Amino acid sequence: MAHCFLEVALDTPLNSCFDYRWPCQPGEEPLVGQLVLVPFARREVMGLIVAVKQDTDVPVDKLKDAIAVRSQLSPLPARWIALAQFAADYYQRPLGEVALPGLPKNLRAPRTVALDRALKKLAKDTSPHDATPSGMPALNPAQQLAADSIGGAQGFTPILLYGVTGSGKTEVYLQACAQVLARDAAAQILILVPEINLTPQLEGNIRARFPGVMLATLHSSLSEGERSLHWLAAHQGQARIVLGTRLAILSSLPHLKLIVIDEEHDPSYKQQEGLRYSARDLAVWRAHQLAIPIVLGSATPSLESWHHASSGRYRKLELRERAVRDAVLPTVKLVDLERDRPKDGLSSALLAALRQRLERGEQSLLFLNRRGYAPVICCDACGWISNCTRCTSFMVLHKPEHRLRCHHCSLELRIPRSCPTCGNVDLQPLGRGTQRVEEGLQAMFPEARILRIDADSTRLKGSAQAAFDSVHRGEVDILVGTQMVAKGHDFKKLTLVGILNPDTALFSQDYRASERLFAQLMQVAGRAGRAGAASEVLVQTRYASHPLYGAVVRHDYDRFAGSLLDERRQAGLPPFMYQALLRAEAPELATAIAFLEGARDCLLWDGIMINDPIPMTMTRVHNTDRAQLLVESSSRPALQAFLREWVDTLRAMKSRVRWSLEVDPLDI
DNA sequence: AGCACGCCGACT
DNA sequence: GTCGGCGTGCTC
Repeated sequence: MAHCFLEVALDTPLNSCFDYRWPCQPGEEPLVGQLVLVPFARREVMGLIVAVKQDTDVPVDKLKDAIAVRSQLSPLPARWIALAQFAADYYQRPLGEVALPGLPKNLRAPRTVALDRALKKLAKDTSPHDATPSGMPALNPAQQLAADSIGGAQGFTPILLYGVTGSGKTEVYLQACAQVLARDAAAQILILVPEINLTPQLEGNIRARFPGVMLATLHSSLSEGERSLHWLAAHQGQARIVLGTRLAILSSLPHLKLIVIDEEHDPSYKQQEGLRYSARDLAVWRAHQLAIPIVLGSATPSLESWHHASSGRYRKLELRERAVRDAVLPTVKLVDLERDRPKDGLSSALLAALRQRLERGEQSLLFLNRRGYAPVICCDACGWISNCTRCTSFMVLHKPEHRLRCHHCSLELRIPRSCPTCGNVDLQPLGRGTQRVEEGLQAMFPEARILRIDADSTRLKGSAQAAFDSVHRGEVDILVGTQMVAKGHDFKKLTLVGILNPDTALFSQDYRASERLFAQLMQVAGRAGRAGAASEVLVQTRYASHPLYGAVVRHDYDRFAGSLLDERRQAGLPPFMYQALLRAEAPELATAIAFLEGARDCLLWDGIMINDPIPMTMTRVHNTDRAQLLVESSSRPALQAFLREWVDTLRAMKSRVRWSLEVDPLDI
């Protein structure tokens, strides 16, 4: 029997592909892009064929036979493999670690029953293929211009759609989609949103608009069956619109013709563990690769995108007015907490505004980015505070659950009856989280229907959606929530937004904190008054004269972004500098630092600046100490070349210290 | 990363 | 006498 050799990428940290023997006649070889089951060490794993060849350098005694090629599945396109390869090179990981984990588990399983079932189901699909949209609302001139500009764009066209909250960006996306779908009977469109919570609302809009078009959703809370079905529908070109969170950027879309990134500034587009990719950046690369338009939409664009738009690399489209007739942006007022002393965290101005809304039957939203009852409890007698025993952090008081909980290692304790060091029974909660605000509100407004939405109240699957639905139905008077409530939702009866404790971010070590705070405030403020009623936003602060709040009051993103960019330019920070972060963790801090010092000194490179190792702000998490080393360069190619060499050197050091590299880190 | 082998402590 | 702790070695 004749045979060939398959070069296979596997999901392993080892930085190479593996060759396997495969019995076959010439002309009947497997195809690049097909999945193949292979023996690997003492197990069987699924790999991706990246080359088929007639010979190999691997010694015969090491070679093994591949077990099975998944021939029922059409090969992943060369363009898709090139995308995975780019991401692998850029983020300094092996190809297999990028290409394989994103595939549905059913495709990677040794048994093919689930895969065959999904393929059969899709083959039977006879849904109408009619891209005619239904019920197209009229656009205002700015929206129309934007939709036509996106829908008519040819070739690689990155577009920043800069539109104030409520300006109707979604409608622009939908009508641009309609144009693309109408023009090309096979065209596929990828729409990314930052959070799963936002998919149902947009999914409903898309289905209503394009009743004859198959829509596939891709996000982490799908069941395995759904995931493989949707993934395959995209891969086989049947799904014309794919709506998903960041992981959808790595889906296979053979006829992709337009990419939309909604709320492109949102930090959740950056994966924060494993392969730390930026879905937004990969999307731009993918659009470039395919020579198609990509829309980055936001009311508060990332400074990176804003910079590109200002320098002409991206085309900028603006929506300066709210789309709904007579709807205007909410009036933003600062409540100076030095003058208006708060009661239970709420100033008299905010209380009065809440009372007014209750009387008028309108909804209010209180935003506080801190879940739990109080961030810490302490003993007045001896000064003991509820530190986590495993982390450099506090145990947060969760009163309804009668627990102290560490938000970093999820350690849980019962609330101590008395101080563990001095026995004092009077332990005091310090500070305020959403639970405590909810409790205070309920006491002050006993007749009001108050709902809290945060990670704790929405732990059960589907409960977040149920909570949002009940707000939409008008069953809630006052909504208290964390950033979960800040994004995207279109609450029709909401006319008051209160922002409770934003000041902490003003003086953060992280240079991106002010950019993020501004975006968050604009976004949550934008929940108010979307249906046309006059609305206001009250920001409670001790620093009422801070320029950031001035910009929020004036809804002045342009100038604020301009001044941040000037600062970044002068300080030599992104987007004028490219960065990578080497992290190390060990039981003892000194071990991690020593490793990083070795890394700092092991390779010198022109145009690369390596800083000294420093402990991370939150040094200890789950009993391991963490430290990091920042590498900078004004040239992205130079940084890339250096990192490649550096990672090889670090791997060769075979240190027992756990380390990882992050390219373009968001948090430093 | 898995996963197995291997060599030392407390238990049916 | 074994169950099981995690050190280290290998994966075409």
